[in-house]
Amino acid sequence: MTMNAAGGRRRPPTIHDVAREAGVSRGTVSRVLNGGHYVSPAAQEAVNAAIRRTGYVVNRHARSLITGRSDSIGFLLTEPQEKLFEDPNFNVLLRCCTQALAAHDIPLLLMLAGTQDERRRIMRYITAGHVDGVLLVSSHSADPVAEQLHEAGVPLVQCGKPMGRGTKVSYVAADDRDGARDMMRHLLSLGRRRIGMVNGPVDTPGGVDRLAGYKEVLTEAGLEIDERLIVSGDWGRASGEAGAERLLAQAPDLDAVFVASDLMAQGVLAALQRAGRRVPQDVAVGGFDDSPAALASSPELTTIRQPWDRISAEMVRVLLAQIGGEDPAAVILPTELVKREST
Amino acid sequence: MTMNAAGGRRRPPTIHDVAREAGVSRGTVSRVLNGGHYVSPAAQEAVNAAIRRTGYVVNRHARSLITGRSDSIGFLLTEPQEKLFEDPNFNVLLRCCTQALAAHDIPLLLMLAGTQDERRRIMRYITAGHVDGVLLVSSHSADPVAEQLHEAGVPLVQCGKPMGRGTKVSYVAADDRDGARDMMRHLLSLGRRRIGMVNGPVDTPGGVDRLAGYKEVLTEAGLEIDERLIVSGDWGRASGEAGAERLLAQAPDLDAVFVASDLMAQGVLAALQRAGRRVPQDVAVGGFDDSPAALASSPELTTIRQPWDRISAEMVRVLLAQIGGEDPAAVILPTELVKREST
DNA sequence: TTCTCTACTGTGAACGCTCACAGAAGCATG
DNA sequence: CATGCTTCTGTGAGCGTTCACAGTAGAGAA
Repeated sequence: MTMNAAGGRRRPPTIHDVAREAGVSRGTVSRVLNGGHYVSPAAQEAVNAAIRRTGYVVNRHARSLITGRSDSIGFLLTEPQEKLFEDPNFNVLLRCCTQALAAHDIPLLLMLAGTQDERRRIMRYITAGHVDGVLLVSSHSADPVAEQLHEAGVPLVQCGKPMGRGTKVSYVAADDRDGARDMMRHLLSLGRRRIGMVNGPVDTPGGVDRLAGYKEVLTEAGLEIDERLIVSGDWGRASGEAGAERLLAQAPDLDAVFVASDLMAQGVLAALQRAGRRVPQDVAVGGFDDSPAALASSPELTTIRQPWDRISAEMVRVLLAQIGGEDPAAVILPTELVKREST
Repeated sequence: MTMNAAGGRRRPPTIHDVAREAGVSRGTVSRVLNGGHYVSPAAQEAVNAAIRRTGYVVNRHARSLITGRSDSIGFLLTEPQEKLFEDPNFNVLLRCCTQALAAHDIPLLLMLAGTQDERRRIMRYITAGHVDGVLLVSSHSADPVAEQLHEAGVPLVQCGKPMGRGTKVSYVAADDRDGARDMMRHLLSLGRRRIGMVNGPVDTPGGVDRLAGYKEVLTEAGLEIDERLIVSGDWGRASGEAGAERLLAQAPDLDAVFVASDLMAQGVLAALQRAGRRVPQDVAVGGFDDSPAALASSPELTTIRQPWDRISAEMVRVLLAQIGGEDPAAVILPTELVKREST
């Protein structure tokens, strides 16, 4: 009735067809497919030729059935999706991870766990072994999902440092604290002394570490820390605007602002402009992320680049190693100061 | 040696375990799993209870091996990824499609075909039957990939109207032309008569149709079409800024601008502001998309909403229908005018 | 020659599921 | 009582792989 539904897709060749074509056995073809150990060069060649001739592609389902591996991995995103999907960082990460996995011929399954229902469904899916491992992005500091997966024995790598102490979950993160230090030293080197900070939420690792870097450099320069110079936003543009207004009210004499995300920095620029402060002449502004927003704003933002390509590559590397039996690992990658017009 | 790699993941229960637990045969369990036809209520209940007790989850690989279906679908993105990933429309679409599929318990595989190599790899993967169908996003009007997949008999739905005439590929798109008409009528109703347009590329269906709507309404209102009032960008913010500058030079007397994307509209707002024109008093600005950018700009943009949630839901519906054996279909969805501060 | 070792190859048995088929039970009809 | 029909259930086969094992051939050593 429905048939194959797809007009004329014919039955694809199996390992059996290849074996016949090459004049060898299934076993030999399988060995060639899996690294070619213990196969004579002649057989090797014959099999490869037969594969080319038949257009054979391995049936992953059959393979998975017996190996127990799925040869695919999940990219799991928990919580506020609307927000995260607007976050350019997230998009870059997703893209880079997909590409890094593609290099290993591993498909990426996108899993969004917004509601509790979705969450349950996805946890069942994962723990049933339908993916070999999970790349986890969780905004949310104290997300229990990481622990749950870890306890279920699912190989897992988290993006960003987890807040919880003592967990043995792998993670890969940029060196937020050092990035903050770089930016602060840069601002100091420009002669600025009244440096404000628009931080992210302080219940996130990013918020904690960037603030720590800020304070550390001030202290090391012999400047005192003025709490009126510090406010927090939610990483979004609007909160940056609001933060800058508060800052201007509390400390009108500021001559620089270190903003913990480029998106918030855009808001800060808008607020400063409205207040009649010139950037960078009156107030220097430094961002964080080096997202497209940094180039889109005027003046273009000096910012700290998060090495998303390296972060994703490392996440994939660590995850595959873990699937291969190695222990969880933590990787911190260096950031880079990108100087542009705003400082 | 490596074992299961994952500490203590134990062998998951199979259909056999469930059958034993429920005191029925494998066949009966399978029938319950697949719709429950020809199963007595008693058996039905016993099986469901056993599934709950054992925590059974179907092994999709085993199922796929015999059904020939993979029960997963691919989300394929061809070309300029950097650009597309910055495009909020694309992100919303990806999110909505993932959710729409999740409702059917179908995982989404993200496939990025940037380079020729990736393209070949992905085509092989798809045509080998590793996905049941493909949701295609192609910026690029004359992309051969749609035709290739269609010819290979792969169920396929494209997002946005394809340019090529005569192809029988399914697609789902917003009614660009009607959206443009709505915006133009709105601008006319405000008394504006010198209305400029910053269009997208005219070799894309969106560019063609939005321009057609623009011209149609002007003609219908008895106004003549002034080519100096029409420029094209590339959907991006920067090109909107440039476009507005050209427009101001060519037709300084304009009193409104219809911009074919919100991102470009942001640029237009910036250019107008720099030129000392007040929005909306001197010049009214209308965007297109209703992306987050529309709310982030000041003044907030009046724009045409693309119903991304409905578009993705329809794409999924049409694709699943096609996989089920139905014929390709084309769906055009209505847009909606969202009035905000910029008009 | 005979034995051992290495390099290679083929074979049957799984993996967990679905599907076709054969049957059993219940009930109405001839 | 046989016959048909419907509704339900169990059974074997097989999907395309990999894996363990058994086996072969050839080289070198005794």
